[in-house]
Amino acid sequence: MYNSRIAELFEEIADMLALDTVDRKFEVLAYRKAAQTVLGLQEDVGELYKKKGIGGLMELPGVGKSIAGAIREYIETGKMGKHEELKKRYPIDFKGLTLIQGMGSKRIFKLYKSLGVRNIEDLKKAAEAHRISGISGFGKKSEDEIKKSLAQLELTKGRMLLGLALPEAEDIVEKIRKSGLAERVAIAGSTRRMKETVGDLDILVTARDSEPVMEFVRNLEETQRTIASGPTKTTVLLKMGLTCDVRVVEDKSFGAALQYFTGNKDHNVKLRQIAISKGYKLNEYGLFDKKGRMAAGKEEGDIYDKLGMDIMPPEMREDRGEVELSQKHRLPILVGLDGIKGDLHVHTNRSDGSNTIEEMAIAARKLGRKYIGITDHTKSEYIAHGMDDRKFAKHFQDIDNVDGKVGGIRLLKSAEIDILKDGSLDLGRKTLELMDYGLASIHTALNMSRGEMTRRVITAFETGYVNIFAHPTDRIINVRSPIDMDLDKVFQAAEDNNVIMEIDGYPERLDLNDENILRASKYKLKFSIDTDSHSQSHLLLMRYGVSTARRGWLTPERVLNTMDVDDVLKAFKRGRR
DNA sequence: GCCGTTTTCGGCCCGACTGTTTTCAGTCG
Repeated sequence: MYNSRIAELFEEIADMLALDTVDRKFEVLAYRKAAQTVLGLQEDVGELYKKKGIGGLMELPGVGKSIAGAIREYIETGKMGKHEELKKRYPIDFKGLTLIQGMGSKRIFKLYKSLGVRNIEDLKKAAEAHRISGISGFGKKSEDEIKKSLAQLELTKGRMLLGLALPEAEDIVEKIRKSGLAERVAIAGSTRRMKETVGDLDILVTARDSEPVMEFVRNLEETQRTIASGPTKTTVLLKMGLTCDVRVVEDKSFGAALQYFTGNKDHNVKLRQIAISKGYKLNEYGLFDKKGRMAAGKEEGDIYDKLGMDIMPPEMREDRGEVELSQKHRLPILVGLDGIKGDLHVHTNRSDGSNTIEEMAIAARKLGRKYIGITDHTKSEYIAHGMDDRKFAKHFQDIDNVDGKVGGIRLLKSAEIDILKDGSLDLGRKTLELMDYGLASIHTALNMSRGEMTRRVITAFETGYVNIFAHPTDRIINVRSPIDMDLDKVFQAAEDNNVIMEIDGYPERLDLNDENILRASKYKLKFSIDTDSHSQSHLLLMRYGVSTARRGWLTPERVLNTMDVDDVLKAFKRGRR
């Protein structure tokens, strides 16, 4: 997959161009736009180029002659001249440093010029030595903010978004399968548990002969270098930055190894204790009795079965009570991707999405959705081309028109309504009345005090026009902490006002997260699993929302969008004042 | 650098917020 790497290079080119003494802001913008286009692409640009050549690349929005040339250059040579040239002038890790809140390319460059800061490590040293606050344009507050952000980064160090790691793991698994060198191939580890971030990839393989598999892995296109490689295990560093462990086991041990390497650790410890209590020994090769005879090992389910347990979905294996429930045969049946009938958070090019209403409808229908809610931004989100009441009136007519035209899927009229600082909504009553439902969220003034923020949210709920509270905590994984609010009070107010909590499936958000979903289970709340799509390809992100819901133990009846559209609309009506 | 039912040149990317200023630059969405 070239998309994310090329997008990264374009972003960094933009960062560096922004430093030029002459104003090149539109060039900067062009590179950022191209980065977004490439990143949001369903197909790999490498495939696109192979099939349609440079002309195919130039058909992409925001990609013209010179950017298409740069993409071609990278695909063919693995390098991008423009990027390397700029990098010579600015030997700075922009990608790493822009992860620090409040640091854009200009401030980064200033610290490079005055203190020689090139990367996160340098920045940390400079901050600890209190040298940053002395630089003009930086004060004590800046230094403190940088320190805080560095600490936050430390917490998430080395962990990559599931949304990036899983597709990479699936690509590699597919390649090993197609090679014909292996019998069974599976993803294990936290990736299989669908944890929101993963530290490395674990891939399990059974094969008659392990060395050809190992050789295949060492020579994968995705591999940057081999860290270790022996007969049963190979560790490689992938170009994308993750390490990947590939283990080869005998077929009779496949289930035991899959169980063992799926984890998590606490879950496994409990399983081994149960095994001991029943006179067994459990390890990654199998379940063995006192005489060393294998009682189970080929299939994962056999091991749980022999231990008197029901097998549970990997998403539940975190030792959060699932072991005990499983022993009592009382595991919940979790919501699944195939039970999802609609998607209630979808953007179009009327605000900051890249596809038309019709294109989104057709793409959603193709995925089997029976209904989608069109939720474009409201006017406060100026940069996202948020619309005012007048524009929404016309927009809603257009949605109805497309609804009449495109069969097989129902379109619902809504908006992603900004909850303003005082808890009021960013649209007039008349417009709100025209909607099938209201989806509301917070985008500005994120650092209000806990009390104020809680009040702001509850005030919004009490308007009677909020049916779904979208990405409730507003966190961006590895980047931005959740907003400070009293979640219990918010959940209670949601219950009182029939407000549905969203589980935003966008991999950077996954909000509510698994822990908060479990916490919300005390309340009589419903959830809506949405994609927050900004392009057709994002509609596929539903699986991350569903896996988050599964990690929060949600059953289908607690998920709004497992219902038919008529029942969904009825549920919304109950919420209205 | 991209793009065109106004154009092959001249538009495109606005406003709030913050911290640092002494009138504003930089970041963020």
